[in-house]
Amino acid sequence: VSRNVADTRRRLLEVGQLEVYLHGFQGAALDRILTRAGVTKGAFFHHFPSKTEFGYRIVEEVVAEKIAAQWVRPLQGDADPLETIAVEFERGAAGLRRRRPILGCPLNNLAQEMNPLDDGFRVRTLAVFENWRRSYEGALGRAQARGVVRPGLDLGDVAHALVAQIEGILSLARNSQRPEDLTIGARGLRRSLESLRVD
Amino acid sequence: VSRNVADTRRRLLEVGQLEVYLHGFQGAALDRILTRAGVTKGAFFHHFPSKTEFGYRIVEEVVAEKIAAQWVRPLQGDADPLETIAVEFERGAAGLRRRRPILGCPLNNLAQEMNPLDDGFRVRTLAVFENWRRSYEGALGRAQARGVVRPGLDLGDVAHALVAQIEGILSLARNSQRPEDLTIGARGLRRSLESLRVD
Amino acid sequence: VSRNVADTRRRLLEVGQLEVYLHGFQGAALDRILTRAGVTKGAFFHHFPSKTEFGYRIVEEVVAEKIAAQWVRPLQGDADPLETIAVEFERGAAGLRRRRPILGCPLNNLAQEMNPLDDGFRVRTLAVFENWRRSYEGALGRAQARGVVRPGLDLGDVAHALVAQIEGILSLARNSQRPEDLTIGARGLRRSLESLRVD
Amino acid sequence: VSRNVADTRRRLLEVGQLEVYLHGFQGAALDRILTRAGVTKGAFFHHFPSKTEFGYRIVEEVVAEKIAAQWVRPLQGDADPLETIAVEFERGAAGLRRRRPILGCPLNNLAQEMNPLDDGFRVRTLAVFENWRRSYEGALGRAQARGVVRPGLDLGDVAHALVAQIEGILSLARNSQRPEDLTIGARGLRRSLESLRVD
DNA sequence: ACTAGCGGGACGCCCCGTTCCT
DNA sequence: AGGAACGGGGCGTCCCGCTAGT
Repeated sequence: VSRNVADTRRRLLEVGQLEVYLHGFQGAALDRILTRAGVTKGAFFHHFPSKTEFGYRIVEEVVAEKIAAQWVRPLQGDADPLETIAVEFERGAAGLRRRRPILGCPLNNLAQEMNPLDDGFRVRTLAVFENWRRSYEGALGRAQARGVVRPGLDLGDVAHALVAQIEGILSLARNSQRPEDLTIGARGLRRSLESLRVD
Repeated sequence: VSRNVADTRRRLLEVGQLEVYLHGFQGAALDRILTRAGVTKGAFFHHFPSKTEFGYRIVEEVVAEKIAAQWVRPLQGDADPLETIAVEFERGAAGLRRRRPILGCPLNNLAQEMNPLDDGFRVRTLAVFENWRRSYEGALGRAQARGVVRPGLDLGDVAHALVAQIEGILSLARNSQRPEDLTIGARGLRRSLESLRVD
Repeated sequence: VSRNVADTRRRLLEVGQLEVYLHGFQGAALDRILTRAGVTKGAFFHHFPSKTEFGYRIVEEVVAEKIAAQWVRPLQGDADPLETIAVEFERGAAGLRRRRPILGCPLNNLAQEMNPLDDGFRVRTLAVFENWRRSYEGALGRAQARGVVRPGLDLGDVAHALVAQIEGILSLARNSQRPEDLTIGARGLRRSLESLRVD
Repeated sequence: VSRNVADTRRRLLEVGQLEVYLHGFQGAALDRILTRAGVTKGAFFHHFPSKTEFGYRIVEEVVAEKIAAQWVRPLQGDADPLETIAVEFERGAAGLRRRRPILGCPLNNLAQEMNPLDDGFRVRTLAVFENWRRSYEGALGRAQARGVVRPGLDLGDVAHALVAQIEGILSLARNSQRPEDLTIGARGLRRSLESLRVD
């Protein structure tokens, strides 16, 4: 048994995120997490004071990173954001299709379940969503300045709509468990993105 | 307290739907439902063989009806569907804004939670979603024939995208608990709808 | 398995009182009580909402009755209370001696442990103590009127002192686990009682 | 924070005694003791092999000293023991009244809880009680020799009765949490003491 | 035929005293 | 001496049968 501190903590967070992704936060059983992570209850409660705080750390340290890696960092350069967003969606969709069941967006799933019940989750997931939305707004603004995106758009609204559309598509795919709904959704997202481009 | 059999069953379903809407299916406690409905456990299990089957009946008899009332039936006439959808969304958003917390779409919430875990929920919620999507597809087709909607669109894709956008907007509002996100989303939905109209 | 309601409840209370008598309230394990009573957790929590409320019912329904049977009811007639108290103490001491460990007074044990921590226990045990003390005060008053007990005594103080002495003796015997301390204590109690008698 | 080894040990014992006084031995949490003492778990188990042995040391090194200071040493001179005991009781009662909740006698509390369960506590607390009782017996004997205390008394019985009365009064006060019960008890104790004096 | 509610038992999270590696 | 890891047990909750009675 490893006694490496950071390892145990990290393993718990990653196994926990997967459990929550699969069963929801309330449905996630600590016992299952512990078995899967090969960690005992004592170790868990040494690192985290409660299941709820553990959930907060999952948002802050695991889910936030996943969102940043998929939706924020690819837009940091000056590549065409409209194309980048579409490509990243398709890359993500390909990942989702690869395993059953289709699980959708870990951030949205968790937020849907817990935000109306618990403010701690609400403020943490909201920070991640805002980071995402602002990164879209910023990238679209820079592209607008370069003459790629049409002028005269409220980019805050546009960024919100894109995030909404992406989350909506992933929701419907999770609901239907049909891979083709990801493909249909990708086409719809591209249409929305292209409608923003200067002709 | 009514002794009418159908009444008891109906009351259970409606109280149950509200409980599930508030706490999720796994988080919904039978005891709370029974207390609120003024029904005993014996009566419950006389009407429904298990909590899971009870959940199925909630989808089939309560949630399906709510979706039909809000999104399907308003499109059955020959009014402009683009306007009708926008108006119905705004009417629904006004209802959501009225109470805290903002709870979003009962169908999507339940499907998000249960569909990856249980096929019984998946097939039932999927039928409701398909009914919704097909009603959009049909109404848009009729409007296209009347020259209201642009030709050359894949209406199946468009209907899917509209449902996705609506569910995405409601998700984000549930997540953020900010009423203004409903307003922002309504503007975004109108923009999407108007982009379908012949110029 | 019996499904007699009153039986199950009564058995739980009696087994629970014994457990608390042996291990204290905090040290009493519900699982041990359940095993010994042959009752499952579901049944327990059907009858009592929590361990704490269960403890309250033990005080009200079991301990109060034991105190009344030993210290209150024997004084209800017009026999000489000084002799009656001494005799009842000796009868009780004989019972305590019969089993190891020597456990002392169930009321005092529980009150000692819980009263500073929980007002619910405090008010309930206090009511039992007050009933006891007042019954002594009343019986001594009637005996005073008959010329058995010396005049000029504050009978409230005297009753308090007798209860204190009894509880003190039982405490010391529980502490030492020496049966002879009950005998020594009985002699001391008789001396105190006789000092109240008219010469 | 002192790095002195004896200091750490002493601080643990004193904080531990207070914790046990407040919550009982079984209810005393090591984590709370450690936090309050500013000591780590490693250090604790370096000084004491287990919680139980720690409890034994609390009895031997802290509680025994408190009892000696209040009840034994004041009687070592040749002052009137009847008066001295009454005065010391009143001094102690004044201390108890000062803080809420009223906590009673640390020795008796601990003995009540643990003696029937664990012989290690029994023998150690019993030694303290015996020391107390013998000091009363000795002081009363010397006072008897000086003609202050009535002849013809079994001083072993009397000493036992006095300790019992004191512990009984403190028990009742802890149970009721009423400061006036200390005052009533003090009057009762004085009456018992004066009944021992030569007229 | 239907209601009433007791009883069953598995599992949930959390906390505890203790061990052992550093 | 420091602190991560250990694992068993605590109470409470849950969904669900099943017996009795109306």
